[in-house]
Amino acid sequence: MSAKRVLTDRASALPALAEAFREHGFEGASLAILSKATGLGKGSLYNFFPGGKEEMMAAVLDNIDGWFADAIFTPLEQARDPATAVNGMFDDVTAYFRSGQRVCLVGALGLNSAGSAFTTKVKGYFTRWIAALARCLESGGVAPALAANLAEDAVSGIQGAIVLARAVGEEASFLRIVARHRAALLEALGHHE
Amino acid sequence: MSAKRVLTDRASALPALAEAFREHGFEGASLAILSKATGLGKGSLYNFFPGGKEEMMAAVLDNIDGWFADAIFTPLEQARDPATAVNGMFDDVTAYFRSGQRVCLVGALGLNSAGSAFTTKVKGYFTRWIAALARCLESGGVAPALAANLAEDAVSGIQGAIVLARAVGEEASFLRIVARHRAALLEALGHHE
DNA sequence: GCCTTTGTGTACCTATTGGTACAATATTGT
DNA sequence: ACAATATTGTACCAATAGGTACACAAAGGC
Repeated sequence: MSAKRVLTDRASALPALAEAFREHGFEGASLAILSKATGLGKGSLYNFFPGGKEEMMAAVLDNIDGWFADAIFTPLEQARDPATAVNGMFDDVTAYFRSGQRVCLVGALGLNSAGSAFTTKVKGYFTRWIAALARCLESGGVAPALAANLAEDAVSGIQGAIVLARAVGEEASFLRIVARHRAALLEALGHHE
Repeated sequence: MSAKRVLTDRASALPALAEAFREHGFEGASLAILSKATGLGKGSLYNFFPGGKEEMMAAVLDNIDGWFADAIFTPLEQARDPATAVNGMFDDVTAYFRSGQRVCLVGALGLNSAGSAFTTKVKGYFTRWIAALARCLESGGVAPALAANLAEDAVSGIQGAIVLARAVGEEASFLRIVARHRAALLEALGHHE
């Protein structure tokens, strides 16, 4: 049962690691911070993640990607009712990003050179999100070209809303911006159902 | 003439400092990096910026804010022709952010806790940008509430476009997203001229 | 030409960085 | 119970972090 145990503890450390990376960035999250955040000593940390910080971040990214795949991407891709799926996406995303107060780790990684080791994962996350949303819109009768534009606008718009909401320090701006994106997608779906 | 000399050299170091901070973030930009980027030794750096990295970043932010005030905010606020001013803003912003490949230092600062010392400047930058754009739209006949929404969408949308364009590594997505924001603003102006 | 101010390189400081080694301690299957 | 394995804390390491001190070099003004 040892292998399972390792996986379990490693997995249970991921949320704390993710929050620490979100808060301080990849470079700013020192081992001392990560140790305090997880409650694990350096020995345990390097036992679970022999590759050090880089492996920790990689595991965190995989974890995030898995969550989004289950909660966001797959529901969009297999939506029976596109409007309901779009509404669900916005609800989940708003909760996940804590109304814009919580940084999107994947997006933030792309901004500085510290995240250059993870470009493939970062790129995949965004392309899959946009593709899933576009497919959902298409399945609701939206023309492919328009669907691609709307999906790109929505996903990048959510990222921008996070940046702005954190910059001005108010959730309200995130909620306003995201609500307008939601309305735009629903309106596009409404015209073709 | 010494005072002028100091100011001159200090100012001439700001672009290189800004690029280094953009590239590596505040924490990631070590003094060694900053020294190499500016061509100045540690002695000179601390002569010009006795407050260390924090003062360097503060000076860089003031410099950026000054540039935006001159090139973006003021033209928007005093626009004689709103549509021309909006077009000018998008042209200048696209050039400044290098079609989304160049990070917005102000936006990035708001994302991690390292930038918490600069929250006032970060917040001021965004609120002034949005207010200037909204005023420009209003002066073109757009209703105040709509103008505020459109301005918020455009500014946050530009930030999101930078995040996405860097994440997927292609300028094209930045250009597409920004073009749609430009069109939305021009259309709103067009309906009221 | 001198004297003060401004600029610069180098040496140095302590604290912390990411990472390793390893002994001690659970925990495990058998 | 016992041997193997997994986990953990501690000590340690070289490298680098940001920052200071200071001797020295330009460059002024007069």
